[in-house]
Amino acid sequence: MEYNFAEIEQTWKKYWNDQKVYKVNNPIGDAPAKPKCYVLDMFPYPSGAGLHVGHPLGYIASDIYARYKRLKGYNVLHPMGFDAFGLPAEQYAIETGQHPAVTTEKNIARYREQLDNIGFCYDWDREVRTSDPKYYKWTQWIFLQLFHSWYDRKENKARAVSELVKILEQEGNSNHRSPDNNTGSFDAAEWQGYDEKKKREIIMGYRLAYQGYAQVWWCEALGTVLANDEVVNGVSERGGHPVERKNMRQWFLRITEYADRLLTSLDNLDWSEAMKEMQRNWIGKSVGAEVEFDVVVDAPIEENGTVYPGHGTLGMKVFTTRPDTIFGVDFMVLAPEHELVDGITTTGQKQAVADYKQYVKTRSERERMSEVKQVTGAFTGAYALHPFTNREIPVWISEYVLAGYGTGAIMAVPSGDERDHAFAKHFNIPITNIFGDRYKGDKAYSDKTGTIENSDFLSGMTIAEAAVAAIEELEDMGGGEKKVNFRLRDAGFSRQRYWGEPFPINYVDDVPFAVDESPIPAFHQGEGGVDLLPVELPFVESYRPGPEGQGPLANIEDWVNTPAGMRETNTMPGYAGSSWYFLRYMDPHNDNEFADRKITDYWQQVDLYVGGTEHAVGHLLYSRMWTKALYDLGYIGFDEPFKKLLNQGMIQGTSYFAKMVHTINVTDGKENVRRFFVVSNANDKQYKNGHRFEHNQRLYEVVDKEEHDPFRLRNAHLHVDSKGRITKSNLNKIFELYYNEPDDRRIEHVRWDGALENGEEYIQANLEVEKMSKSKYNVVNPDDIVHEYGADTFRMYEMFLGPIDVSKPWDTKGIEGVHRFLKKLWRLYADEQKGWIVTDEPATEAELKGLHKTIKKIGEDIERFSFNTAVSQFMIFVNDLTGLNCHKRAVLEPLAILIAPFAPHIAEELWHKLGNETTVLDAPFPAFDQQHLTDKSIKYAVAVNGKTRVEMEFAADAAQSAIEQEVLGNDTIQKWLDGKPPKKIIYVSGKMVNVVV
RNA sequence: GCGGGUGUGGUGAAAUUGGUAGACACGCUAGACUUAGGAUCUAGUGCUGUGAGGCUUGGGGGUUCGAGUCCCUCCACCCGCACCA
Repeated sequence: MEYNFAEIEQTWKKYWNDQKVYKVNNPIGDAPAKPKCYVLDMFPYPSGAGLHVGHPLGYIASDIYARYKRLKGYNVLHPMGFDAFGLPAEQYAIETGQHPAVTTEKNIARYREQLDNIGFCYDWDREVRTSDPKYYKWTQWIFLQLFHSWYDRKENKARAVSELVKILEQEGNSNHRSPDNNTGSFDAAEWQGYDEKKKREIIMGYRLAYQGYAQVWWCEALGTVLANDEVVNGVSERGGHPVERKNMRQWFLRITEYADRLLTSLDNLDWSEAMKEMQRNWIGKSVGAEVEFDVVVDAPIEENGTVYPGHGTLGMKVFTTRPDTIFGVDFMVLAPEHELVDGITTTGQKQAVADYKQYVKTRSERERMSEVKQVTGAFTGAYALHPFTNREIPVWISEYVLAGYGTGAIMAVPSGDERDHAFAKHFNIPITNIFGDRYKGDKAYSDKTGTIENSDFLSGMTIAEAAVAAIEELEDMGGGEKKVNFRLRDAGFSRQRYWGEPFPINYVDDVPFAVDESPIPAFHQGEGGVDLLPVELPFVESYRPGPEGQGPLANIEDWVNTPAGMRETNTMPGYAGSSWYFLRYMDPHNDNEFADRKITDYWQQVDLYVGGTEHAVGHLLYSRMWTKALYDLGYIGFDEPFKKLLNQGMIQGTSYFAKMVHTINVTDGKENVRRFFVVSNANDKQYKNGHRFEHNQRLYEVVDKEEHDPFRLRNAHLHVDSKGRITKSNLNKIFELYYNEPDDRRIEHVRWDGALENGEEYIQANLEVEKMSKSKYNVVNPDDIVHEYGADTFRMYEMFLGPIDVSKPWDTKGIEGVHRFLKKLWRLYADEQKGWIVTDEPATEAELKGLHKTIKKIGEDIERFSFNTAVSQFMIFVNDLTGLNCHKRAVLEPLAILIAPFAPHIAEELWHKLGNETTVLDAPFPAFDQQHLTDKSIKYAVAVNGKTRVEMEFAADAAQSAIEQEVLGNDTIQKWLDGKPPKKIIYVSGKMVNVVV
């Protein structure tokens, strides 16, 4: 009876499916519920490439944890679904004409098959797909809740817009100014006087999901707007296309209102420090002051129909984190796009400023970022007045000041800030020193220690004291105030795309209305009209963008024009559906609510969330915000979605590069001429990017024109030995196999790098570790591994590779060791000749000790997510049992349960062979008994002043007193101590005693 | 530049509170059984030395009877952010 993994895995896959053993039930009625545990994976976007061996790493870890918790008696929710809306499917549709719904369906089927091969314990009855109308109905519904809400800064929570309207009716907006601060103040009477359109405009300034005009990242190539985190290094994350700023009417989520709460509640989350830090940086809280400078305008200026005051001043607000340096201000800098620039520029400087603005416009975002050190700018001719001294300060514009941060204007303190210092030096602006000796004139003193000098009433104060004093003084004279600034921007929520959730919004007279609050009486349902949802995504034939940057939906006239108004033609971004999916799993088939409150109260937060770090500032931040909003509005009872976050590392691919020294042409019989390369040693890393091999049937085929560069070898590991050598006979074999050409025809051109011991010549190829990806030809498919070794081996090996959170290259060689282990495990239960060999003999003390040590270790390891050491522990135990020739049920039955989370198929097989009827999943995790681990006697090494002298054995239960007696009484030890009593006896780790003389 | 993290054999890595460093596995070497083996089993395998022994957790210093672990300092690498005032 051999370990036939293929048969075993097939059998139990079917059994689990038929018996629905993974079905998870919500607690029914008031019956006492089992303790719950919610274990969640980040659901995948089903791409056309399928899964590679890196993807399941996190899934395996969470699966082990979920199975373990179930054995421990928990009701475990462990669902899976698909993040099915998104750009790639639409791009693919544009290229091939296949509808995204079709390709998505196909990809999901493939993913599902691959996942099923690995034996995960997902309850597929709870599967969600974000592109399913039954799902996105509730995405739209939550959007409506956000649309119908505003953030009350006094109570620090979201509230219904209807409550806001009542407040405005009663007291105007003096107590609740809108977050965008665009509307002036008005009282109750004024509010009553506004028409509906004006009222709605004002309310829009409060909504958590709102429409506004804003500079957004526009990508011409993709024909869409991108979120901040979809723009990387000045180009689109997808495709690397150039992006530019464009002013467009867009939907936004007012995530900035949650900035402080998103920041402070990070402290209570069990996430890695790196992950929290990434979110903190993204939120970017900085505390400082907003200071208003008066800018002298010396002549009336008319610009675009607006007349600016003649002899007078304009207020210009700056944000600074260093109000203590206010007496060191030597110039001001505005962002070139700042609205005041045109108004303050003097006639004489008009041309210079216009030229500079033109220059900035022509510079791509990429140039701007790569040339950070370059100092540029222009003087406006205007002067600001120092709030304390009335000193005249020149006002400049420069691209190093960003329009989007703070007020888009700064007070420059060259003696205290490096960038300001460089600017002052470059334009010869005199520098005021406010740091005494610590500023030496060559570089800014930006440390935050020491005192402020040369600064009127701040002189002699420490930096911290001066900051407080400066703000106090400014507040007294009304020239500024303490201010907290965030880097976080409101999240763009519109995409000019087809394959996403349509907005439940209709325009009437160009005013956006939620579908449930239509001004047309026949369609008015009152807020929360669930019946009107979902607004279904219509079928389209073409995915071409609509006119004027609109999405493809704008092309479908009879969809856009409805009796209830014109539909919004944008769709929601990819993160909409993924922001709340963890809630839907709890109650996936509910047609009346996104999830029943009783049920969400039971499952609560996700106890363990497993996924990659790439979602640090996207998905993870948005879903935290949605959760907080739903909590504020009373729909759920917790305000953080993911209690514990585990980031799995990447499994990288290994690629080979070799240097080409010659190419030859070969005809393949179909009249196609192909060029093949021969290789030499490749050391020049610099060429590796951009030169990749197209492959043909495992031949290294050249597509690049250039020679003598290192090239990527596709599937190289099939033909390259462990030292990176490609042998002559191997190359010959390939040529022979595929092209039926005489060997010498090809190899005569090769410059071989060396010869093996047997005289065979070889070429050296260099190995590089990089991300596993289709385009790098280094993908390993889990299906292949499962086919060759079985799912259990695959699962255990992925865990055995190393700590879960560390990136590591895939290496197929080591998998043999794990496979051997499973075979060894099998042989404890069954013999090739004798068949089933489990006996009913009682276990010996040694066997029980091993068992309980394993129970303890496995439990602890899983609890701290150290799966690699857990696998090792199994290996040790199985080796022990093999050595002890132990085939006893008393040991092997608990072992089958212990290993079930890791290798569920073989465990289930053994469990049933042991005579059990139900699934091993419902077995209780073996109880740990300390009794078996307690040693009867302990060997101690006795050391005097740390130097080991002798080993002594004592009875374990009386070790301490025995040692004292021995150490004090034993002749030998007395001799070491020169007859003196020891100063101190230190007991160390139960194995060593140290005597200090 | 700022922030986070990591440095242990030929390789992946263990070492939970400071207590025999290198568990477990890969690889390698030798052997057994074999027609054969990419099956299985046994022994060896940090470095150095014939040996007893000596040395060893990126480098240097410190605390301690005792340091991979704690403190200081330097170095290297990885990840994230980056003109954020």
